[in-house]
Amino acid sequence: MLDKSHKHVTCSTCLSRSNSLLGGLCTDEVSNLENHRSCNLFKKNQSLFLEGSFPRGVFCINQGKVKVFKRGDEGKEQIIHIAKEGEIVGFRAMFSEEVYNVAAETLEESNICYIAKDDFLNMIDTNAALRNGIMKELSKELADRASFITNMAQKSVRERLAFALILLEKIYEPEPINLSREDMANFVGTATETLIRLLKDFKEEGLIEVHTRKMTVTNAKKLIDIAGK
Amino acid sequence: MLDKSHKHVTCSTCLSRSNSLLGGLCTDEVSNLENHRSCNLFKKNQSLFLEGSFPRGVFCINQGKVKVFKRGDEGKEQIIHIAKEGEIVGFRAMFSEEVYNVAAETLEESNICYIAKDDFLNMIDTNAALRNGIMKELSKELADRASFITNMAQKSVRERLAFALILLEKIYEPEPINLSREDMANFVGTATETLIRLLKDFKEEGLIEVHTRKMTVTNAKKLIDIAGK
DNA sequence: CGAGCGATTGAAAAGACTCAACCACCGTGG
DNA sequence: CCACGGTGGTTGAGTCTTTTCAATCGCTCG
Repeated sequence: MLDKSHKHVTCSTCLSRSNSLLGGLCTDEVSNLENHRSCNLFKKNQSLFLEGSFPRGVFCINQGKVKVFKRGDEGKEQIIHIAKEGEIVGFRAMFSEEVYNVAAETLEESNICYIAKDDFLNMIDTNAALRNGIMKELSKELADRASFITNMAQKSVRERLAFALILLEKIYEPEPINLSREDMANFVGTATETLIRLLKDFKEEGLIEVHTRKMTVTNAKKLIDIAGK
Repeated sequence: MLDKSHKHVTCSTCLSRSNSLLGGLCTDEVSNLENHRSCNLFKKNQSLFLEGSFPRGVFCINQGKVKVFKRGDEGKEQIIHIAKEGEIVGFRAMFSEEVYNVAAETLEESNICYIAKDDFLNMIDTNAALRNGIMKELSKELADRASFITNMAQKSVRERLAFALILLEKIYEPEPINLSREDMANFVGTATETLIRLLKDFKEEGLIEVHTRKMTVTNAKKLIDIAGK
């Protein structure tokens, strides 16, 4: 599944980079990036950073999936975002001069590059296009989160699950969705038991196909319908 | 309550500006701003912009309160943020090159200045400090919203209301909180009736004092305790 | 003075959560 | 090779929170 040549990944040929925010760099910038990033293979469930810790750099996902989450009072995780290859994780805290207010952890074995804070900020200072890309990205996430909040406040768990499955489908495609029940519940914002019961319903209604951890959407149209606007 | 001299507000003497993101401008920049902004008195419940409309500029609140909200499927509002004097509203959509995904409306009579998109973007391009301030602000809001989502997913309505009252207290201080029951319910993310019942509880527990629309927190410590982390 | 809106209350229903038990699978160590 | 232990998944039952619906109240505005 994972390209074992991860140690030889170079920024210049990295497809994840070219599809990402860093896609618009010029040759010089790429070689500079190349010299300043380190690349590592992360095992499943390995932490990238913890809530409350001090940010030292950003993470570029070359291959794999990362959950970004926050813990509530009782320690229960709320997954805010699931990042996939091409995404950069942890750059928000870079600007806020504060500690991370969320944590990030791999959901599967992942190949992830690391760029130190100063190098990243330098790149942004000297590259207006990149900067604009970042601002655009921040704004988009802000918009996403406004929708997330509204969904959480107003939709039923059934609706939210339908919505989540559509999102997850896009994140995992062309692979099947592959998340523990608990993670999925923490993404939807419900109890694991409730999630399991609803998955069963959806399965019986022919909307999804489930093979233990792995599931695929078989009737996206209907799911979108259930999810609502 | 509202300074009727609003027509004579100038950026150079605007206290709301000096405490805001635009506080660090130099004299030239301020006079430039002065020439490019227009200042208007908004009545209560007047719209600044609608969800789905195209952003043409940003709004600086000189005096007053503005709710930023999104409508769910059934048209019910979810209030995402309540902005007060000194805050700039609507700048996120400026970078995303998309339509507004939220709407904004005054909660009371307000004095609000308007800066056209191009002027605002120019200022940002030529002023690194302002730019950094904006990025910092975007990041902070992103952090806030992660917490908001988590609260919404994991806290009971009672806990969320306690939390909201603490926030509102800070926003309205030194005035009493002044919101319709419906707006408050839409901020907390609950039904109006539920909100009313819980307010009654809090009142009976001696945590707040209520005079129809206006209410004050009398035991913040206990409320914070109820709200949880 | 009447219309109408916001606030309030009560009662019933629904949605979701908790708790407890049970199952299924998998890797480990004897 | 098989028993064991552990983790993650599943199910059922009961409870509680929250919503919904309907009705009432109180006040303000024309």
